[in-house]
Amino acid sequence: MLRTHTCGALREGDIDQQATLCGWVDSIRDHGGVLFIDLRDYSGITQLVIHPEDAAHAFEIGESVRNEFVLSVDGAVRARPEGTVNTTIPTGGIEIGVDKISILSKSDPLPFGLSDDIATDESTRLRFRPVDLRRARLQRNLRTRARVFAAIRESMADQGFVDVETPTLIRSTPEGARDYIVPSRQSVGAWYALPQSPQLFKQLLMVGGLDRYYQIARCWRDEDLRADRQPEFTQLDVEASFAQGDDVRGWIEEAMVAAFTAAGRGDEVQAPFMTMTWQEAMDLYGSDKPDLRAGPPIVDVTSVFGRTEFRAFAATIESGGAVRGWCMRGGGDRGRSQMDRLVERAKELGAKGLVWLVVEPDGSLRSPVARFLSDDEVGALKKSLGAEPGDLILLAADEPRLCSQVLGHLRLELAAPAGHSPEATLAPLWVLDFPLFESSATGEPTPAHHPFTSPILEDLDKLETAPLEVRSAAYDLVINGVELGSGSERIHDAVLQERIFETMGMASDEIHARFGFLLDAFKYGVPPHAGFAVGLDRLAMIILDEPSIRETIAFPKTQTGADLLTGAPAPIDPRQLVDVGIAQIPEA
RNA sequence: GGUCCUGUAGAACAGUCUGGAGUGUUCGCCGCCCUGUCAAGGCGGAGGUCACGGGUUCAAGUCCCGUCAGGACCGCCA
Repeated sequence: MLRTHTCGALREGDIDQQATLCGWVDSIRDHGGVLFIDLRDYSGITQLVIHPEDAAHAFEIGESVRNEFVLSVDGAVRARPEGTVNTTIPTGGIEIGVDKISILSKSDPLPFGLSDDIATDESTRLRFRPVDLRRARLQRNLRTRARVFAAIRESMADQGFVDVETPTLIRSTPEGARDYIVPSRQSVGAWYALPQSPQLFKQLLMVGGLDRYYQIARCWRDEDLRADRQPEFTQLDVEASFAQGDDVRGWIEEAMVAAFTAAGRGDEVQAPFMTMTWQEAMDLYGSDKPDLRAGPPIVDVTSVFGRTEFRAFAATIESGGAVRGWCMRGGGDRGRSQMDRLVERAKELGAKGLVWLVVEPDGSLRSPVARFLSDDEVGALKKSLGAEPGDLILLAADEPRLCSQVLGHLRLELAAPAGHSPEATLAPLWVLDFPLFESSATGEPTPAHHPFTSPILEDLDKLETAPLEVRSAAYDLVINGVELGSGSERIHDAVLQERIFETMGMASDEIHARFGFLLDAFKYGVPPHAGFAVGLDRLAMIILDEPSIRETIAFPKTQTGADLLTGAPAPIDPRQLVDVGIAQIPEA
């Protein structure tokens, strides 16, 4: 070992020991006589002291030390003189009286400061990522992420799950996202794809009797990026035999609680998590991934206005529409121009209009439409929404689904600047019973989840007649308005699986060409099975309260998929293309 | 594929709306001074293709058009 202690290890109890420390020069304070060097590693900072009488000894190497040089230092641990103790760091009671300094490595001045409070352009940080990684923020994030992953592995193993690796060079199954593709040299003209998830392999593991499988798996999707999306990402992938959705949700809850606990946030969540159906989420929050922290749900108040004289509402209700409202606690302190902006925003979001009402201290309503509302309507409205003096009520009248979508957007936008209440910083939620299909541009129903998701069996008779009304045994885990993961009970009946493919408009020969290996496996005894996948980069982002998953990944890519550190993607040697039989099409 | 924001010294910015000499701030860097600091302090100094290309103008960091890069979002993400 090149060192006896790390830079954060020594305390008053170590005084009079000899120590050898290694680390980076964090700062130098040269007083002409006495020279101080703060030596830093991942664990902390230790102050080195060099007095004039030992300077010649310490500097026999004959060179100056600069910031970020890597040093090895020998010396005695000693107490700091009275009045010079630094109570802000754990090692602040001691210092090293330096006997010998060796420069292990020199350093140019860094491209940016390491202090977390020095904001730096992200492209500069990514270009110099090895330097950026030295910062406390990324040290904290990557170390917490590692603890979370370890806790998840331990939890899954404790629950009887077997860690099995699945291939990453696989057959392309062009459903859903665009695949990253890999040419084959040994079979020119044929291609592998990188998996978007281990979905089919984990189902085959169930046929194989593994019973409970998990894997922390890298996945790839060739789609455009976002703050919470990278082209390659990591998920906790889970599948279990003879299991149903509630079993899976219980296991995942346990792993998630273990993860939050490992990060020191275990007291903020409690299993079992809240549940709501997809239909409820869409009605109450206008979203399939509600953020429960952003205030109360949306309320349907159509019945309040059954006989209203306010014509805009009466006409909407007459034509089968709804009136829905949302109450923002304490939101009544807005000026007229802010209210006008809200109305404009609602129109941008597709509403015909927006009615705002402020509950005054005396309980009356201040609003441009107040004079059209009867006392009964005012009373019933306040009661339905639980509105108190100082609150802001927003009403939208339109198609029911649109009302909730618009109010749901406004709810999130109005809550965002206000932050969230500290006692509910983690708000996990299961959303159940997603629709099996969505309508698509081609007219064919497309799976809302994926085509291996089981329909809810009582809806099965509508599969051919009204496919969009069929619910699925699919469930999402949502935390703080972020979709953390999704799963479902799977189809384990080859006949039903073929019916689903046919509903999607696939011909029989196409089905067998793409998924024959799955249907064939299902001929040999397949257990009912269900599973889940959790986006672990997003989980780390939420646990760490970061705005982007890039802050939880050591070497992330930019929005255009570039790695600014290595320059990937980059042209390759033309001979590599010849090997795999590929010719570049000249640019137009 | 689209909308919006950003690009000025090694770093973070101000200056751009309302055109007039590369003006300025903080940090960092270099030199000197300084015997207990801890983001040390004091004095001095260096450091610029105002992202790139074109246009308007007597004059462009500033106005216009385009390109590139980074970011947020929509589409997309079974």
